[in-house]
Amino acid sequence: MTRGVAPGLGLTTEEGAALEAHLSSLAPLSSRTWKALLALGQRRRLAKGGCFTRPGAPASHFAVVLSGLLRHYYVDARGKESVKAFRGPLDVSAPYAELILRRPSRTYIEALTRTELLVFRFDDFEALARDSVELQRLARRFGEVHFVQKEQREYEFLMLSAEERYRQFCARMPELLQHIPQHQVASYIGITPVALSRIRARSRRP
Amino acid sequence: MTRGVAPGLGLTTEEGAALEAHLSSLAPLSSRTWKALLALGQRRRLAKGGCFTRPGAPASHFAVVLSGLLRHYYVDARGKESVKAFRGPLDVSAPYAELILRRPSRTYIEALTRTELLVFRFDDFEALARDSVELQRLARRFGEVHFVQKEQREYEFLMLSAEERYRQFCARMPELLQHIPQHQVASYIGITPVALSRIRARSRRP
DNA sequence: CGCTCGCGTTAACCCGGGTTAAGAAACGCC
DNA sequence: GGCGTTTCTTAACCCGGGTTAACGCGAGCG
Repeated sequence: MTRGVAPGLGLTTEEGAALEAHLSSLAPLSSRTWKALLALGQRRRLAKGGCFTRPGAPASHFAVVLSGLLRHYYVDARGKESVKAFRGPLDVSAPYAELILRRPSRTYIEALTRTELLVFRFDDFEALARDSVELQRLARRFGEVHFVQKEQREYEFLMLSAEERYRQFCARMPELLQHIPQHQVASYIGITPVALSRIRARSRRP
Repeated sequence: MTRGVAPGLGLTTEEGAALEAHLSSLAPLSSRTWKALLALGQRRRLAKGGCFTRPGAPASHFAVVLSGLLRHYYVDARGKESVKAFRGPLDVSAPYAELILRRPSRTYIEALTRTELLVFRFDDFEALARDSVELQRLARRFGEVHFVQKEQREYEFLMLSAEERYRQFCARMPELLQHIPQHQVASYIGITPVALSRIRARSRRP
């Protein structure tokens, strides 16, 4: 593989091109800005089960997933996990709310499989973006897209039954079903693994 | 009352100053940008029960609440209402997700009391903001703040019981309790009025 | 090979909340 | 002031989902 985009990073041309295309779909970047941005990133590998972020740690970085799969989740006082999100290739992964609020993370971000990340210090991004319309627009777009996702989730919790939420999940993220243990899907839609198993049994053969 | 800020709008100096202070807390604006922005707004009065937005209508405007109280809600096929948000003075109210996606609104925004708004055409804002770092930063900040609110709500649905959500609501928005009928609070926290009444009875006298 | 461990399923029991309905209190509206 | 409407409460009944526990299965590993 050639390494033409950003030699220092070891990003392949394919990776770089896909990433640029994906980010450009949010907001276009001049090639100058794009290069400056990319220069801020650092490649990092996460073993299965490894954590990008854990509660208590200061929220200071965000990352683009190059390959692999991450899950974002909370853990309550009794140890119950609640899955907030999954992130795959080209998705941005971060303790986003905590970065915005400049508070310590309260979420785990954990690799479900071996995962490769392109990691950025948030403050580096902020410094680069300070007077850049392009990057402010990108950051704006990014916030908006994530807002829309959370509002969709709010809609589902307010308006749909657990069974309907499960159907939506299957329809919306069919690829994930292959790679994610079922009890984490249950947690994502806000029910227990037992309840999800019943829902599936019900819809398999009545 | 004096009308020194934006004579054409009929905004009082107090209103203008409070609004500017509030928006500046999100992101600072030069007084030039601030004036240009304000000039885009139109005052509008909503009678109790009047709607700023309803499902099916194109999402084209957002508004700042000058006085009064709004509620945002969905209605499903069987007529069940689900309250998404409340908005009071200085809050921005809009079918935000639909503006972002440029889709027709799917939410009602309705006045709970007589309400005064400062209404903006979204496209006017976009045109003004296109090359303005200040306004892109403001819009970014706005998106981020709303994302954080929705994620907090996701946290509450995933991690808290209905009773805990109710306590949080009371703690977080005590002023609203005076002005909002209880069944709308119930809807906001995702339960029925009957269930909320039981929760209150339980905590009143065990 | 046999072990353990994580995962999914099933069953039994319980409880929170949904549903329906009826009645009481508060609030406009004329 | 009278009257309908909206709001809140309470009760009875039902059901979805939580909890606990037992079992089977496949994967990983010593």
